Amino acid sequence: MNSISPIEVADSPVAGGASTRERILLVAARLFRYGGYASTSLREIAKEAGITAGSIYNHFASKEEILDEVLRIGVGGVATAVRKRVAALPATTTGRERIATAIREHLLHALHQGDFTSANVRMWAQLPAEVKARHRAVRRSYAEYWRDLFRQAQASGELRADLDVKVMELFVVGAINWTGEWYDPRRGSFDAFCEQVLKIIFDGIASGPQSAGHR
Amino acid sequence: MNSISPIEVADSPVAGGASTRERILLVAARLFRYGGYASTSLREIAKEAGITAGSIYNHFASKEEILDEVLRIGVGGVATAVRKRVAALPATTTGRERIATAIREHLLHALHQGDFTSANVRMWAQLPAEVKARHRAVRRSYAEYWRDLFRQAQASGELRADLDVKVMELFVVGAINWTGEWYDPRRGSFDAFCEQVLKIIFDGIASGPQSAGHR
Amino acid sequence: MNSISPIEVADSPVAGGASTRERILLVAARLFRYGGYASTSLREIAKEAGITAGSIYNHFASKEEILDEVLRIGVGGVATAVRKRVAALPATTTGRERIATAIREHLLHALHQGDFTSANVRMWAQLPAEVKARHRAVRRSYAEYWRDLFRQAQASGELRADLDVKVMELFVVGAINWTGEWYDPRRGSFDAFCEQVLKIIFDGIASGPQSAGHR
Amino acid sequence: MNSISPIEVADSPVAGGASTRERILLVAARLFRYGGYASTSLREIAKEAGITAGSIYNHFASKEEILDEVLRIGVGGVATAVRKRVAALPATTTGRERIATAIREHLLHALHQGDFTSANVRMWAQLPAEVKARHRAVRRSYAEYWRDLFRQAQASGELRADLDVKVMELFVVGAINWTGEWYDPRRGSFDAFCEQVLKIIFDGIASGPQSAGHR
DNA sequence: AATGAATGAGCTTTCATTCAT
DNA sequence: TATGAATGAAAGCTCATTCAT
Repeated sequence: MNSISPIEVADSPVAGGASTRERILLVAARLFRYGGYASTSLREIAKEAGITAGSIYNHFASKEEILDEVLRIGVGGVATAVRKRVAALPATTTGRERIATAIREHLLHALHQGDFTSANVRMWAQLPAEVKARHRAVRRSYAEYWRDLFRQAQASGELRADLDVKVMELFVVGAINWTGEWYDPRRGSFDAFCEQVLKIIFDGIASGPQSAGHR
Repeated sequence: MNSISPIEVADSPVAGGASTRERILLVAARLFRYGGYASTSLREIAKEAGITAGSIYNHFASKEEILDEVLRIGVGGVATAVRKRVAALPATTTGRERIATAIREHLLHALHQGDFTSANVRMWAQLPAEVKARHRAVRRSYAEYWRDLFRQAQASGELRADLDVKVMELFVVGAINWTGEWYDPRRGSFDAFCEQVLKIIFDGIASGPQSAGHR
Repeated sequence: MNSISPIEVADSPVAGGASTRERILLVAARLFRYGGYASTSLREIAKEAGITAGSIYNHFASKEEILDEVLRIGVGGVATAVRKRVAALPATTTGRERIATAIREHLLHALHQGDFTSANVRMWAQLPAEVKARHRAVRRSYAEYWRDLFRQAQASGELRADLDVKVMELFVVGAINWTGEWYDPRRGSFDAFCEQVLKIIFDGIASGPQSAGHR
Repeated sequence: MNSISPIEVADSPVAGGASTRERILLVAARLFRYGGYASTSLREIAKEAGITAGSIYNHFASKEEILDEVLRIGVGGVATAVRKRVAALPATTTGRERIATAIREHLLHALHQGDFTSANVRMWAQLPAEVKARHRAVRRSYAEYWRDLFRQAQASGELRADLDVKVMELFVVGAINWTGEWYDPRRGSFDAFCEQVLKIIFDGIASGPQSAGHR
C-alpha cells in the first residue's frame, strides 16, 4: 500500500515536483519537528503543502496516520541506512570501526535529513501510548542492533569491560540523537564535527589516562 | 508575586500539604513532561490539583504563565543547585573534579526531581519563539557557566586540547540531560550510574589508549 | 430524462444486471430507509453501487435529485399498482371489497417491495419543506383516491356513518403504512397477515357487538 | 444524576423559566421531531436555546447524550403516565375499558406533549444500532405491557379469539402512535377524536356485522 | 478562593460537489 | 462513463478564558 521507500522520501527536497502525498509528509515532518504534534494543525500542514485541509483526507485517513508515517520514516530511514552501511564493511573491520561507521551514518541522517529523525526524537516521549505501541518494535530492534555492536566490541576487548552495555548504548545513541538539536553546520564541516564526536565517545574529554570519578 | 523559591518547590513532595499554587505547578510539570504543553489542558491540570479550571486563574494569569513558571523552575533549580555545590568545593579542587561535581549534581536534579527538568528539556525545542525568548537568558547563562568550567579545565591541561569547548559542553550537557529520558532507577544505584556516566565522559568507551576516528 | 417507470424499478432485483442508474436508486432507497436521508452519504451509495461518488453525477444532478426519484417511485409505485388493481375489479364489486383490495395491494407493495415505500414513509416528516412541496401533489392525489373509496362505501351504507371519512382514511392508511415497520414475514404467510389486518380494520378487535368508547 | 422526571420536563413549557438543561432538551426534541437527528446541528439547538454550541457541553457530554435523554423522555413519559392511569382504575374495570383508557392516555401524550413522543416514533427506525440497543429494554417492556392488556381482554372473551395478540398490539399501538403525524387539533376536540379512534379500533369501520376478508 | 456556566475561536473530520483526465 | 483529487462549507467537539455568584 505504501510504495514510497523511506530513503527516497527523506532524500527528496520539498520541491514542487513531489507528489501531494510526499509534500504533505515533508511539510508535516518539519512542522512536527518545530512545533510538536498537538500544536500543528492540519490546516497549517495543508496550507504549506499548497492544498486545503479537507484534501489531506484524499491521502491520509487521519492526522494520526500522517504521524505514523512520519515516525516510520524517521526511524526506518536511519536504521536502514546504518545497517546497510555497516553491512558493507569488509569482514575484517574491527568492532570499534564498525561502531564509528554506525555513528557517522546515524549522524549523517540525523543532521542532514533531519526533519523526520528530529521530529521522531523530539515527539517520542510525549506521544499517546497507543501511538508509541505501534512503533516500539522498530525502535527496539534498532536499539538491539546497536547493543549488539557494543556487545561484540566489548567481547573482543575493544571496549572497556567495566561499563554496562546498556548504559553505553543508551548514553551514546541518546547523545548523538540529541546533536540534531544543537548542531550548527555553519560552525564547521560535517566531517570535522563527526571526528570530534567520535573522539569524545571513544576516548573521552580528559587529556590524561587517569581514571574518572574517583573521589 | 512569585514567592516560591525554585528549590523549595522542587523539593516539596506532591503531598496535600502544598499550597494550591504549588500543587498546580507540580501537576503541570508532570503533565507537561509526559504530554507536552499543547496537549495538556487546564482542565486536566485543575482536576489533578483538586480544583476546577476557573480556579486556576486565582493563581496564574494564563496557561502560559504556568508554563513560564515550570520552565523557570526547570532550569533555575538545577542551575542554582549546581552553582552552589561547585562553589562549595575547596579552592584547591581540580578542574576535572569541578566538572565531575557539576555533572553529579545536574544528574541528581535531572533524575530525582525530574518533572521540571525533563519538561524543560522535552518541551524546549517546540515552544513558541516568544516563550523561548523569555527564558533564553537563564539558559544561556547556565550554558556559559558550563563552558567556563570546560574552558578552565582545558586551560589547565586537564581536558584535551584538540576538542572544541563549545562542542564538549553541548555534547556533554545534552547527553546528561537526555539521561532523564531513559534512566531507570531499578537498574542500579544512582551513584553507580553516575560513575559509569563520568567514566564515559572523561575517558570514553574504548579500552585502549588509541586515538579515535582514524580511517 | 426519466425513462424508468416506477414499477419496473420496484420490481427489478438488486441484481448486477440493472443499469447503473437503477442500481443507484435501489441502493439509495435501501440506505435512505434504514439510515435516513441526511446520514446517508453519496460515497456510501456509490460504494454499494460499485462506483465512486463522482460518477453519480453522470446519472443524477444532485443528491436531492436521487431523493426526489426515490420518493417519486415510493408513492408512485404503490399508487399506480393500487389504482390499476382496483380498476380491474368488476363493476359490481362492493365498496367494501374495493377497499379490501386496495389495502391488500398497498400492503403487498409496502411489505414486499419495501425500500422505496418505507423510505418514503419514514423520511417524509423530516424532509425540508421545498422537497415536500415537490411531492405533495402526488401524495395528496393518492390520499384523495383513498378518501373517495371510503366516501363511496360510506354513501352506500357499507361503512359506518358515525365516522369522519378523513379520520378513517388517515387512520387506516397510516396504520397499514406503518405495518412495514414491524411486519415480520417469518411469523406467517403474507395472506394470513393480510386477513388479520382486514379483520381489525373492518370489524375491530372487540368480540361482541357493543358500542365502543362509552364511559 | 438525572433528577428531572420525564413528566415534569414533558409538562414544562418552552418558557424562559426553564433551566438551560431543560431548554436544550425541549428545543432538541422539537428539532429532532421535525428535522431528524442527523440534520439537526448542535449550533441550531444552541441558538434556539439562547446559548452557543460550546455551552451545550456544560450540560451534556455529547449530541448522542441529548438524543438519549430525548428518547428516554419520549417513551418513559408515555409509559409511566399510561401505567399510572390504568393502575388507578377500579378493580372491577373490564379489560376493554382498561385498553380504552390506555389508548386515551397514550394519545393524550402523543398529541399534547408531542415533541418527545413524536421524535421518538419518527427517528427510531433510522437510529444507529447502538443507540437503539440502549433503549430497547424500555420499549420492549412497554410493548409487553400492552400485549398483556390485550391478552387479558382476549382471555376474558372481550376481544376476538381469531386475532393474534401480537398483531393486535403492533397494529393498534403503531396506528395510534402514527396519529401524531396527522392529527390536527383544529379539526375538532381531542375527546371527539379519541372516541372516533376507539370506535375504529374496537368495532371497525364497517357498518354491518359481516365478517371481513371473505372473497 | 472556588465554582460552574458561558463564550468564541479553533480543531479534526465529513461531505456534496466540481473537474481534468 | 468513470475516476481521483480538490474544494469550501459545515459538523461535533475542545479549550483557554471570563465572570457572576
